[in-house]
Amino acid sequence: MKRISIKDVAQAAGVSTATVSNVFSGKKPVNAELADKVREAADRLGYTVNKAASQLRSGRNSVVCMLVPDLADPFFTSIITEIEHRARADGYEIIVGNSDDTPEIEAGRLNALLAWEPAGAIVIPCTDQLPQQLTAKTSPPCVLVDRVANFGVVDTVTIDNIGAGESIGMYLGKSGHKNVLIAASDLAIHPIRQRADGVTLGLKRYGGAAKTVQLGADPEVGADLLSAWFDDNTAPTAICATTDMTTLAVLRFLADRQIDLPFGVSVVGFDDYAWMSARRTKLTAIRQPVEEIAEAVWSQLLKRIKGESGPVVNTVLETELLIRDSVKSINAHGEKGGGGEILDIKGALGRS
Amino acid sequence: MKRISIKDVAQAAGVSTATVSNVFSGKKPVNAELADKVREAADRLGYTVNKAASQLRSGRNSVVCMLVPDLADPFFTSIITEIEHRARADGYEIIVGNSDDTPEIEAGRLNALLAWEPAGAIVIPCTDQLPQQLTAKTSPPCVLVDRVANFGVVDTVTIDNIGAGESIGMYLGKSGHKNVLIAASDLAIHPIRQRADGVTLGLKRYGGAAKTVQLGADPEVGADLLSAWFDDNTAPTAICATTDMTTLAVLRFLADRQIDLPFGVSVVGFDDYAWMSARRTKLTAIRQPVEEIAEAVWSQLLKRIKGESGPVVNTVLETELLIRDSVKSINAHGEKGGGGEILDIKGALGRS
DNA sequence: GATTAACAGTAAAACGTTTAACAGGACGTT
DNA sequence: AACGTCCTGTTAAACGTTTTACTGTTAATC
Repeated sequence: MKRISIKDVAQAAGVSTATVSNVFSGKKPVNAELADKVREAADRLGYTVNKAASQLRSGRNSVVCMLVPDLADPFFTSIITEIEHRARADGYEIIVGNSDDTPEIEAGRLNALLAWEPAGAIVIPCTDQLPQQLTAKTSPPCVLVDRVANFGVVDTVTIDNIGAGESIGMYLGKSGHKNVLIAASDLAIHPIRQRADGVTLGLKRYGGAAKTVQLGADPEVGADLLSAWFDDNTAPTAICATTDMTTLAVLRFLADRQIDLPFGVSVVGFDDYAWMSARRTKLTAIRQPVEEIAEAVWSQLLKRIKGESGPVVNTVLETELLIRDSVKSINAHGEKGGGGEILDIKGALGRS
Repeated sequence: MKRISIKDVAQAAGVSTATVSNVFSGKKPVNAELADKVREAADRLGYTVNKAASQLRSGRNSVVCMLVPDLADPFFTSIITEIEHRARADGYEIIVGNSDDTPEIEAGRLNALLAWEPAGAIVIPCTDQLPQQLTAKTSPPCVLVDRVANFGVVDTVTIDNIGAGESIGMYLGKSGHKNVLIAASDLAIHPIRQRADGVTLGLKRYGGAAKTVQLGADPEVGADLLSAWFDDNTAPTAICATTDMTTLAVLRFLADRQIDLPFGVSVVGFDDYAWMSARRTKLTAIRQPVEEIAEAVWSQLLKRIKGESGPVVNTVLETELLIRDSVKSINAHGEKGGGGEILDIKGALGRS
């Protein structure tokens, strides 16, 4: 069965193909009665405009591509979901790609996605290295998110990683923890390094110190690595995670050893998902402002798509420390820690 | 800056556009030396083939679209991830869409996706109703997954929902539970109904009975609904969930009430994610064979794309009951329950 | 009532690719 | 030597749309 084209509709409605095109694109006004006739014919024949032909001729494309390191990571998918909603509202569609956290695959996927000549690109890079396709002159407007090391080259949206770490460090310090373990995923990633540095910084103000261990991206492997670390080192009074996956690794390790929260050890998680508060001891954790990130990304990209050519914009958003029940106050001078308390640090609006 | 086309490459390499096309598509053999010259020219100019033009002319498309009810649901994203890997290996790309669990949005997204004339479609419908675009003669080959009610109309891949429920019911029954609450998401969804029926069936064999409550798709709302249910009813000795989201709702409810697992109440979860075993009491749960689902979907779709026209195939896969620590044995006649036990039921290969 | 201007529609070119039809050379067979 | 066949390459048409340039028609202005 032959595909029905704009010509078939034009013939059926007794008009030219240009008129049919105008009816659907709204580029030029067309007589209401005629437009109805066209639409009626199109419905009857089951016509839909062919995207490929449309974009070939017009050079415009209503598709935006998005590349993330891992489609199974809830942080990335939550961002995708939020951006998709906004994109749809503005008449754009999202193609997603998965770079599997591997630079070579990232480059390949990016090429595949760019072959569609999308209106824009949103990329969460898998390394500190910025893919060079995106700096080419033929590249569509692009916004980099989350894993960003090179500012000033291209538009970015990130959180205040140092600030996030700092608020964790200060809270733990204030609660009397002097000996903290930072469960980092991979310190080769710039923002992770910053989060860890922030924790150390915050802790230092209260006379505490931190050690760091790298757990990778897989929670099961991470739990084993953490277990090995505990075998070789003196136990800290608190552990803080730097990503959702390391949070999971920490929790799994504690479950395996049957260590209770917060009595056996205090824990601060990173990111805030439903499963973190669906437990007996609800997790104190950093909440990344996913909606605001998505909003910032989309509005910036949309501006660029519309042709705004100002200087590079690097948006940095603040996080929030959600104080719940997984940190024990071990303050010698009796300062009360735990639930409900408001922590007054820039970038860390505590709430229970 | 003008986009560089096949013509520019042809000119630079001193050949015809047809030869350049053949070099990249491999449709016809071309002299090795000449091919190198073409590739060199293409690299130098930064040429990539324009997908839109390519698919317009050839009518072929290496893109497959995928529509799911919720991009934030880990069950759906895990399936997407697995399918994406397989598709990439075969040279296809995936466009994903989010139907927001709403039939109208689903129809709209489906139209948008089909406008790309994809090689195939993979849909997890949001209701029992099968979108009529997919039954149209112009529709590309399509495989329906998970939420399927109408078999025999189009290719499908589902799990044995009744069997999954049955293995939960039998395990609980065998463990002495006579009074079970089924935490269903939405009984209007056929597979959910089947899972619930299966539980009842399995339980009945041991003289147990089940009540059912509907919690919806949001875990927080679900926890509140469950809380209300407990206020109005006599407490069951066990609760079983029918989806990942209801598992979360149950856990959240129990956390809010500070009810301990498995002593306060026994729980069987649905789906198996890292957070389910990163807790003091690891969750006994049904594991859906995500990789096998993806494999079945992709191989079936690929066959159809290649033109295989046999009768409709409805693949049904078996699940596995992972027996861990969240179900207490309350057997009067002293039968041992709990970890490590092998349960010998069709479709439920127990493992610890 | 003549001259513009605005409007609504059409014909045909153009987008960048693939491919059918064709051309010419090398080679093998009669 | 004539013919057919294979091989490698080219020319040009086609895919379904958008858009430019153009044609009437009607309304507005002097």
